[in-house]
Amino acid sequence: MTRADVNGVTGPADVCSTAMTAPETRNERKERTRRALLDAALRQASERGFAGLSLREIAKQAGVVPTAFYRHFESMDELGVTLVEESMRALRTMIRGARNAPGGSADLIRASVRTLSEHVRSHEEHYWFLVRERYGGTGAVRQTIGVELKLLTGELAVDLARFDGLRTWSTEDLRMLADLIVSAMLATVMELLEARPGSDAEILAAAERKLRLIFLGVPHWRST
Amino acid sequence: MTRADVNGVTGPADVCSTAMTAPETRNERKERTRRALLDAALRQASERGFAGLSLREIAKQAGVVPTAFYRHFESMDELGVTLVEESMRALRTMIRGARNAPGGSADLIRASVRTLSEHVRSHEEHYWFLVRERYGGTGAVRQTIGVELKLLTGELAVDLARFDGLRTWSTEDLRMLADLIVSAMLATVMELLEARPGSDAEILAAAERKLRLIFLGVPHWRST
DNA sequence: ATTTTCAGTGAACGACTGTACACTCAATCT
DNA sequence: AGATTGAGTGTACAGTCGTTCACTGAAAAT
Repeated sequence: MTRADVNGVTGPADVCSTAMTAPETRNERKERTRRALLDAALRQASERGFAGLSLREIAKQAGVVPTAFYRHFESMDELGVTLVEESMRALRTMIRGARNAPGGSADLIRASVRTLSEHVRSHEEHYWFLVRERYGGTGAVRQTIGVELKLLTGELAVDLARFDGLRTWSTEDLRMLADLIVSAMLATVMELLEARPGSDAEILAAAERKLRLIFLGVPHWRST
Repeated sequence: MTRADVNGVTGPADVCSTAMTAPETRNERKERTRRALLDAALRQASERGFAGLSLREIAKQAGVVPTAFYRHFESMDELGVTLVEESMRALRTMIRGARNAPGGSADLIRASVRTLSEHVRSHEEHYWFLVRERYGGTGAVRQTIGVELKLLTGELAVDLARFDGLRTWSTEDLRMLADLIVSAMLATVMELLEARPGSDAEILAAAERKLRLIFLGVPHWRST
């Protein structure tokens, strides 16, 4: 067995196991293996944390011998960087989606929370990875995520400044508000990840109410 | 060298290094070594996470040979359980302190935030451990902390029910409010841990303002 | 048709892990 | 004074880990 069943990633995911194995070009095969390695790594990192990654297990799960790993990544660290970038891109995509979606502020809170939950559900491993490494990680990975999160919080603060009751707020207060919202939503993400998917509705309802409560206070804030 | 300089835990922490090494009873020595092992483990876990603990490094840092570890703990898992219990006890102590401290609600928010920061600063390693394992941990440790945190949130909800504007709130809404407060304070703890100690004042000021904003919304909440 | 390229292979390395066992020797008990 | 206990020691084992190296063989380039 040198070609068949490779990159099957534990399961019957591969089509055409005996018949013609698809006329793949060499680059296509390489890219496919690279993705298999990344997928395996992301799954493992979302379960046991980045520090608990094992090159050998990643390779095994990708259907490849350990040393083949180095044909795609110079070292484990490079894999880590790629993983962080990929997960952050997913997160940014979601934020952008929530920002541009509704237009009318009729029920912006409900729409945003819904966007959040849908994105978390369709990228669970990415979010597990981000949350895990944000708090549990070591050194560079944690800091990178922290910086990026601060950046996103800053963008949120700018967005908030365009709302009716917030136009007169100082940037410092806007930042505080954005911080509060982000930490509440981060806790919501954690709840979603830990809950069995059935109880999404309650979690989202609670998240909505938290945001509503926060914005109830806004008109009565005496800016410093 | 069989006795001198043991349990010094890297540093000039030991008194009487050459002269009479204190008339310690056997149980006292045992307890001292046990503590040295726990301290070393906590420090390492707060830096590299519980999963990154190394029995050999713990023993080395405690000034003891690796196998001596088993005179104090049956396995690494037992050490982990002890660490969780100890850290949770520290956390509960703080919560209780913040609850009983002020009496007059003159500036309860400021007092509570101050209590929080002081306790975090004097138990940094415990808090690092808790935050790390809450999010980054695996299996039993993470779940234990999660359950305990939910319990503390529930207690906070009960406490909140006794305040003026909150007496008519449903338990569900109180729970939501407590959740929001806890997640905001958890984010504050994280900020404190990551910041260099000089910038505590700003972090605490921001934390205060977040709580004030939340409570500004309370009078206008229409309970569901 | 021949040469070149290179993803994937398999053995081997040195360093690390948790744990088991037989040992020493001073504090404690009888 | 003598026997017992038990914290701490040193060696050893089987298992991980990331990484290196020379290799094979089919696809791509000539």
